[in-house]
Amino acid sequence: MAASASHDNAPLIVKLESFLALSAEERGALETLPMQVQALTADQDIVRQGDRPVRSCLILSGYAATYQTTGAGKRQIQAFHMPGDIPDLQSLHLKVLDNSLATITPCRVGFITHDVLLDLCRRHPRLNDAFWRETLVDGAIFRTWVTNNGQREALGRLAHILCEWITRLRAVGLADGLTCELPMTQAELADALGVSTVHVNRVLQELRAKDLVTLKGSVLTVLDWEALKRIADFDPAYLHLDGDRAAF
Amino acid sequence: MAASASHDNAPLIVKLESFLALSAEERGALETLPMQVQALTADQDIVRQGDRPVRSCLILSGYAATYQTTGAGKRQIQAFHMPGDIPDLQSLHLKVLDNSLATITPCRVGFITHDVLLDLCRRHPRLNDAFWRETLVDGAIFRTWVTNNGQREALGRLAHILCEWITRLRAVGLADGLTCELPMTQAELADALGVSTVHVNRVLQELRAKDLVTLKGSVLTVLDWEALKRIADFDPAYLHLDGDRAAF
DNA sequence: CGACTCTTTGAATTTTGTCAAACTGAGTGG
DNA sequence: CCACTCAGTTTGACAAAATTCAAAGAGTCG
Repeated sequence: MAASASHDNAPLIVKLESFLALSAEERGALETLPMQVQALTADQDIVRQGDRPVRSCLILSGYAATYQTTGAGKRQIQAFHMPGDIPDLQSLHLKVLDNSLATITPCRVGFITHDVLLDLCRRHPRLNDAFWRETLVDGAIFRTWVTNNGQREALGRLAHILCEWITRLRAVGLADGLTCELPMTQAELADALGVSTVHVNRVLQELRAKDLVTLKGSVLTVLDWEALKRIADFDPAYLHLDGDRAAF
Repeated sequence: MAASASHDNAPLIVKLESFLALSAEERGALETLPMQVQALTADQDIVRQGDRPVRSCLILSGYAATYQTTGAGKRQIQAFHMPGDIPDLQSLHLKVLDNSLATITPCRVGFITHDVLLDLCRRHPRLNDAFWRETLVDGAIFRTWVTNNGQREALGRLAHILCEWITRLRAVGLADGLTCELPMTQAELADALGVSTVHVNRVLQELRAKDLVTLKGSVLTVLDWEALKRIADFDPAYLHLDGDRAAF
């Protein structure tokens, strides 16, 4: 049940090390972080709006999404998550969750109690700052989604989210050149972009017709990165990938 | 030039005390926080996208906005700020700014260097957590804007931002019942909501026609809070106003 | 008063949504 | 191995929401 294998949270350590040289103690503390590992199927809620969780969730493998539901029954996806992410880290200091978190593919996740995290932050101030920083990058991504969904038409909007997705995957070593997994359905992309499913389909075909991307099954390949970036008006600065993995 | 008057950063202390009982030392540290106070005119940039600031900005009086500009020359306002806010607190841990910050009315602001803030966080772990929490609430607001702008039509969208605005003002004691200042122009609201100025005007008139609000000059009065809340589908949970000031 | 910016209005256009149905492809069970 | 199912994708026609453009009022401040 309880586990603390170093290979399990490797994606998190990779992420932290990209902007912070971990000391032996810091690395050791992270590698032996007690967490409860659990295997989840696709389309399963992990935590829900209104919950008061006592632990946060580290994604070890698979993909997930943060979402909110409106009174009218519509769903907005606010973020997509990948291995190494802690999608509900904010619950460490915000008691009541204002959004839900669900898997979009089968996932292995590690639950780490807030007690453990707070203790880790107290003992290792640089890890405190690193976790804080992680939540700040999340905030920067939310901000950019506001801009993306507010100011760009559907075509640029979709292109932007594709640019962001592959860039983030590359940063944790999960993309192969200009090819990566794209686990979300068109309906999920629609709920993230604030457009209808039908319209996502139309603009996706426009991207294909312009020979910018291919998307077969759940495999995305970018055929012309510079052109896609231009249409998306994509500037990766907001992802704050200070390290070597920033460059394309 | 350098100042540290207790009345200056009172709004910040009010905000922190709403969810944290400050000790004498913590309060003292905050009240004597060395900051450089500056008076700014309206529509003036405070910091810009791409900057690498060595200080953050506490709003003492007046109103400001965070924004991003797209390659197509469009502007998305990502947040409105009021006294007590530290709109660029994230620059404490994110080196390069991914957005700009500008006044929308004349403002008095206090600049606090990152050195000073980091030292304060080191000496007072509870203040570290409180500042972290502040940035998490900012993140929750960004998320909710994604939902608001993505899933609601213009009428609900405008209603929602009005509900949020007056609720936040009440929380820092800057609203008088259901009346408050609304310093932004319709063009600024448009850039925040991701709609055209003309359309903001039209839906605003719809809110007036339904006798939900009045807006004369820059004074907003909510005539029917429950009805406005319903149209906005507004649930203030995401503002995380744990204290007494949460209730309407 | 005059020079602003900000708000308001109307008409034509564009983008996007809705609805309904057909198609595709990956399992599943007979 | 072949229907069958089911989720996901694609298509077309029509409707609704919002944009654009252009111009006219209203307020505010020197």
